[in-house]
Amino acid sequence: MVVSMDTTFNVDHVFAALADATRRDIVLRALDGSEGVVELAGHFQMSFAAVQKHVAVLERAGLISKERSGRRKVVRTNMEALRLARGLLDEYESLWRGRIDRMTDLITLSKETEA
Amino acid sequence: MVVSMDTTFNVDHVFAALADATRRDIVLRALDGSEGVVELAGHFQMSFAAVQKHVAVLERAGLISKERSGRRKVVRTNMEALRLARGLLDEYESLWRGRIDRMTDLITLSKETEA
DNA sequence: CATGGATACAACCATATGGTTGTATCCGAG
DNA sequence: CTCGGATACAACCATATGGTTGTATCCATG
Repeated sequence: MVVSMDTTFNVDHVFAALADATRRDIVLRALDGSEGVVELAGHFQMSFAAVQKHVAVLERAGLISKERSGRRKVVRTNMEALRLARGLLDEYESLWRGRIDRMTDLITLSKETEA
Repeated sequence: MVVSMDTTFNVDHVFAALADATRRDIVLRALDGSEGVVELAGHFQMSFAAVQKHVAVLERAGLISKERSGRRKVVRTNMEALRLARGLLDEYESLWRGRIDRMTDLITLSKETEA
């Protein structure tokens, strides 16, 4: 499934990007778009380049973007993308819930049969 | 972050498990727990063993489980885990939204400054 | 316009992932 | 108890990921 937006973005990439604690933390920290990659890297144990790579993954997923600010490039969470990602999860969730709902009685029945 | 449940489950694993279209499809198909791995595999192009591996990933993430049913082992989506996963996403979303909300005026201000 | 801080990128390594084929085990049906 | 269908697992391969260090580029500042 592909959700259209500024930069078309990929469900696989979004979930994959979120499947790492460091990256989820970066998304949080970048919400106010006040830090460059150096500052971000300061919060973690790993090397600067490693953080750069994580940032690249998030960027590829469309979850963050970088913009020049004076001498630095500031990392900012893409709120639009975040909302879209969220909507995406909602879609799946409702799909799932839909099926779950349609199934509830069957399950309840079978549970009672088991007992 | 670790959410306690029947089998303690890992955010990284959950997101990673969802970062693949085949696996998301399996989660859907396994909601009614009517198919074994062979039947599931029938829906995809890849080999049986490949599907088995995907199932294993989902199982490790706690999103599905297998239970014997006669000669077969039936794959069933773990609804509890699904709801927990969903709750997890909600948690993140509210965290994010919280920050976003607290930030809205600042952003609006800066936007106006830009204009 | 030269310097240096910030960023980018390349090469390298270890491990994980996603796929294959092949073989082994398990267990209900007959 | 044997047979065969369903499942499991091992070995292998290609590629991706997450980390490292080192080098190159970029550009605002002084």
